[in-house]
Amino acid sequence: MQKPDRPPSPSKVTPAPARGRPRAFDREAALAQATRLFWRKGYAATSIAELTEAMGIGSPSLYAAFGSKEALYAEALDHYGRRYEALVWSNFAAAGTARAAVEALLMDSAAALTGSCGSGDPLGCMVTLSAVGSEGFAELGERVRASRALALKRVEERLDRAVMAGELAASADVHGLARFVLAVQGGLSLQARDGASRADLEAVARTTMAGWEAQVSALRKTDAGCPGG
Amino acid sequence: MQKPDRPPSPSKVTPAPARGRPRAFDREAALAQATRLFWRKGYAATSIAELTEAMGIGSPSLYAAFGSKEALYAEALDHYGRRYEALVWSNFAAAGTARAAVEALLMDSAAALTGSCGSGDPLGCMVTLSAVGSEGFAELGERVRASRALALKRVEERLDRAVMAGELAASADVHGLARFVLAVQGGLSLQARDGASRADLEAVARTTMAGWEAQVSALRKTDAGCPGG
DNA sequence: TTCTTTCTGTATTGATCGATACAAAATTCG
DNA sequence: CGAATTTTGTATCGATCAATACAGAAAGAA
Repeated sequence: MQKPDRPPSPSKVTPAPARGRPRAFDREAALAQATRLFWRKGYAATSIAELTEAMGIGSPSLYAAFGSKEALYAEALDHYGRRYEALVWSNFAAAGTARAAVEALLMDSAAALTGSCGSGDPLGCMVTLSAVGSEGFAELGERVRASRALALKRVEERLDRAVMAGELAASADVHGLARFVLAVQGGLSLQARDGASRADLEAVARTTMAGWEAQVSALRKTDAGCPGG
Repeated sequence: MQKPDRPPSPSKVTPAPARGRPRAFDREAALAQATRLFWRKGYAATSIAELTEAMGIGSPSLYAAFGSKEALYAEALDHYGRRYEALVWSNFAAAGTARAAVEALLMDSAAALTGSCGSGDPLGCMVTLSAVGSEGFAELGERVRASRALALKRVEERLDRAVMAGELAASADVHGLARFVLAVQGGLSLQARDGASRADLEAVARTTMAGWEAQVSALRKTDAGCPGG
């Protein structure tokens, strides 16, 4: 049943050298423009007409190269990860302590999410702020949820290592602490989208880290009680 | 030029006693349904057809009662505030200390945002998660931004009072601390929408408060330095 | 050159979008 | 009762939605 037809496969990165009329646009550049538009407006609110205009191509070229609006969004998510993920996670990964890693994550997020790295990219994180799952597109929604879950897992694993290294108390609530760190980082995206400055978000990061030592010792389950009145 | 015509004013709460055929549906109940739908799917991804079905009315009734999709969303935001705001802010307002106020805000948020108050409401905060401003509707976007700014102002004012009362050091970064608290709360909405449980979010709240004492003393500007290596 | 393949631009497709026209139905006023 | 007023249900409106048909254009292969 294997026929040599393959119209349903959009030519991703042009694996075959060439054949027929060559593509007249830069696929990667067009994808970058589509990513920015999806990032800024969200999936449902972005129309094919807006995409084709931003990408500088006609709709048949869009569908030939990317397949569908949903497939284009999926590739935009991939592109976003390739292009921007390191801005926020490379120093985290390289840090020698969990404290330094978390601080780097938040400080680098403060810079990246406010577009302080130069170009006029949209504000906030495309993945964090994506509501595509709530908009009725389950498959894409599962993708962004998986990305967000991965971020949580990264922090959890780093904190687990810190516990094993003795940096954090074994009684520390690693899950709660990881969720806390990502809650702050998510909040940075929300505030960045509302126009908060890099300095605003760095103040949040500093405030977060100022309480870090309290996490080092332990986290008693509930009432530690503050004896002051 | 004042003619006694008034077709462009949708009958909000039926100020005049009655005249003509009476409305066959409960305006408030229909608004509640519309609110839930907007809350769950967002503005752009919610169609008039979905709204009329959820509200149990025809589209002419919707337009006669609410004016337009944008006006309905604006009323939905008002309804949301009336119906749900107190769940998160009443204990905050009643607390005797800034610490207790923030703790109440976060703990009550953990409960409310996960739908732990009973009904099958959508997860997360409608205002926090609204992207209507990014979707190209500037007027509605300004509304939700104003609501979010109001939340920030509430926390800032409470912390200012705490500084005046001597609960927080005068050197404390009140703006940064307020942004930090709202960043955590915003992160709770994001995690709630991804399915985090009330216990998950309460762990975040506890972790946040565990570091609170570090905020009480002061916030040195930058490097306090962790001497460990 | 001629054939095959692939892309581009124009013009559309059926479906759905937000919003209404219209007449019958339901009420108050005179 | 009949006149005036307002809502309801049906049946749309033009615009836009995501997605394509089609023919001409541009390349390699024969």
